[in-house]
Amino acid sequence: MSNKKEFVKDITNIDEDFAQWYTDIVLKTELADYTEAKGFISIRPYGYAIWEKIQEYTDRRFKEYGIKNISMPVLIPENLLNKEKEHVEGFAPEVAWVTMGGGEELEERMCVRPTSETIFSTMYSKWLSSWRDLPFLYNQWCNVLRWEKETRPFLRSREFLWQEGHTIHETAEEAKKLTFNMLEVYADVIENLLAIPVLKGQKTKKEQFAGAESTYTVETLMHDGRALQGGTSHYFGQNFTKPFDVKFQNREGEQEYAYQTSWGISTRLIGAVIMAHGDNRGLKLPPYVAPIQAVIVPIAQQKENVLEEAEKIKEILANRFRVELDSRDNYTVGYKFNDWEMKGVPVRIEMGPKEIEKGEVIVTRRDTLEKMPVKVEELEEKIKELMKDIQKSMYDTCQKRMKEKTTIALNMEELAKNLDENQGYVKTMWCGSQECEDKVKEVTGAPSRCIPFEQEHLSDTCVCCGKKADTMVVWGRQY
RNA sequence: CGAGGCGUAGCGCAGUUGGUAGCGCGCGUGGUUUGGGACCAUGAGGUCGCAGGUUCGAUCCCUGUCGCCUCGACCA
Repeated sequence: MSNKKEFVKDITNIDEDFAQWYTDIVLKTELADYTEAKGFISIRPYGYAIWEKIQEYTDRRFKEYGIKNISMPVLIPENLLNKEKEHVEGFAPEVAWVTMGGGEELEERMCVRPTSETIFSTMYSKWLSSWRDLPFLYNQWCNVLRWEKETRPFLRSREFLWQEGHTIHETAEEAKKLTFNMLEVYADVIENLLAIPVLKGQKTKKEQFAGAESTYTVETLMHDGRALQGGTSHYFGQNFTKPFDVKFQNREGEQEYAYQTSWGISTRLIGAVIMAHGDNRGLKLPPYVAPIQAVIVPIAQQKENVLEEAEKIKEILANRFRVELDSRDNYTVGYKFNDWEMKGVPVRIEMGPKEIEKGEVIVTRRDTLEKMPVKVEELEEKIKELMKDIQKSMYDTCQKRMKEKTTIALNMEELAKNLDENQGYVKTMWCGSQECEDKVKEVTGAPSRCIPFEQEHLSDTCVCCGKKADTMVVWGRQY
């Protein structure tokens, strides 16, 4: 039986059943696992390490804008949630309630936070008195709960980790500016750290955050052509500051309600990395976010001084890269190659007696599987170059796919056809009415992704009703 | 929440026309191996999803229940 070419066992083919492939990868690469608590996952060290990289990078960017971290309670009293009408309508159906405490029924039940606009607003109300106090630029890294009916690891689980930034400002202009700044931070994180190109735009009224004045989004496209919302940034105007009485004495001495924003990215981005880059060998992690950037696999490690030399190579690289030496003696070399490829480590370094003799190592990149001998003294420089190369090449691959999977439709037939055949994004003109938006969703199953900032004039009429239209909107099936 | 399917070892599955269970992978130990998923030997691991009922006896038959998966409506 020749299975030499069958490198991947136990992983479903990516193009035959993408959903099953995804689950296989998450479990087998030990990113996460299901728990006894239904709908809740445990993010395992390898997955958590990716989240830490995202946190590190994002948090640094936030701080460049003067944003400070803070912690708010995990429970929110019911009356707070009820203060903003649209907000409660949007979130009430999926919150979990705490009704008992210390063995006694609570006088007022509390929900486990699904998001924290309300509790932030009450505190801002308490802390704000003068225009001189503004702005408040706060963020918290925390977990939230949303009682989802159908769950999938990272993409939709009842609990997820995220950051939620909440700011208030003296003027609408300043708040809007911050909303856009944060959207740019998200675009930067996703494009430059995760190597996934984004489509930037505004959500339609129908798709925007419950209680927001406007919602902006960075949209990403997965291997199978389905869209995934990467991060959102909301401008609230005074929608929350009025009911929560967040006001200040302005420069003219009058009382004025503050202008508010909120914005978030979540562990869902880990799902995006998996689904945007993965292939039939498993995960493919962009070097900048990979917990392990290079793995050293010694060959014939029981012989001579192989392990010793491998340790030296590790020493050379350890200062600059996240590097690991796989000295497990109960697995063969072939097993290790496949294992690390499945785990998506960007670069593998092989070395055995032959290489040691020649003073070199064999370097293999995960994205192209290209193998190359490298002199030990040139290794550090070569790895540095490869990190950059692989990162860029992975981004380019995704961008190419996004271009290929973005089409234009002038009428409903084309729209439905493009979505069925190609998935991806379909650009159309739109009259702006929710009736048409609902109709498209009903007929094609695709919600609007966003109204892109970069507008094009495709035609004069709405894709749905045929009336005059001057807005271009992008549609796509989503995760 | 509507439709279909499945629950037997960590995973994938057999099986008992009713007499309390086995295979493969994985795992432990010892050894031989190691240049693309090694081999031999020897072990550990299951109240057969849960609760009732029928029966001398239920993993198997009946009823209920819970959980999981797939497909449709809602969602970061």
